[in-house]
Amino acid sequence: MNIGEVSKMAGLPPKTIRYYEDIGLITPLRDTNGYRSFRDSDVHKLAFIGRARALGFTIEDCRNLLALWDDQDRASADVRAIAQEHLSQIESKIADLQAIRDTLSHLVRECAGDGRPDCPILDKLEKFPT
Amino acid sequence: MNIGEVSKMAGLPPKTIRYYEDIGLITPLRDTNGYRSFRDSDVHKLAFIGRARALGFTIEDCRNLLALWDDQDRASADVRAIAQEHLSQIESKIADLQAIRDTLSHLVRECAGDGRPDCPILDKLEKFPT
DNA sequence: CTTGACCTTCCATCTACTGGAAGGACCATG
DNA sequence: CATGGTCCTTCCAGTAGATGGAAGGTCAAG
Repeated sequence: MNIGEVSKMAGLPPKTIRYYEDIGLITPLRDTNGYRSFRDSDVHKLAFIGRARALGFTIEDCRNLLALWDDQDRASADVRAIAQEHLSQIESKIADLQAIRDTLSHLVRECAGDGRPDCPILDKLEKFPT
Repeated sequence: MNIGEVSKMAGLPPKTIRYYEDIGLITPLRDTNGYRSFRDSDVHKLAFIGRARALGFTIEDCRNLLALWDDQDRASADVRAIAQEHLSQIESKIADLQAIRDTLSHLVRECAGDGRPDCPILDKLEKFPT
């Protein structure tokens, strides 16, 4: 299978697939003409990576998850640890963003948003102790 | 004022301050020995940038906000537009992360997390239609 | 006079791609 | 057989926002 077809099947741009090969996530075969020749297992892996990335796992997470995926004897605890750690990070990021949103939406509500120069948003950025 | 002192006052690493000069956010003076010589207004700006960055504004946002900050005749609507746009982005990011968190926490709850190889997390990554 | 803390510049690295140029390969049509 | 269009290849550069480190100049204290 050539990269274009794989791209459609896995839902990833060709550039991204080549990049994943560069960093060693997949190792497709090569045809005599130099074209990459993807096996079903490559496509399967790429789809796996795509889903993991969509859930916000880093590339390194993906590498580890793929290794565990390949390992029939893996302990589910190992996978869970990665997912749990990632989940914690997401939760803390959500909390951070919520705090930011609260501050910002407060400021936006306070700002007249008209032609006058008075602006509580700039005031806050100027004076608020970090 | 030298960069070290400014660093402490503005709460930004020296590297970051030099970077902000590189990209033209600030333009400190220079002493005869080549050291950067920061005015109060530079420190003030840096603190402003630090706060805006902490609220997740991009560098380009910061550039625009600084320009508006310097402009005594600005309309508060201009500032509000930037903040409002940023707020929308944050809200959409929060929504994305919450969806991811829900999926992930569901998976983590389902996973036994013991020594057995069965793992619903990998199953999902393998089979779930993106 | 030396030590150590500062300061300088420059170059490389990080994440996860993405864009584009230059050129080879393949297939259908005239 | 030439031509055009679409695919494929590699390589280089750039994105955001810093950060790390090397090599070297400066300054103040003891």
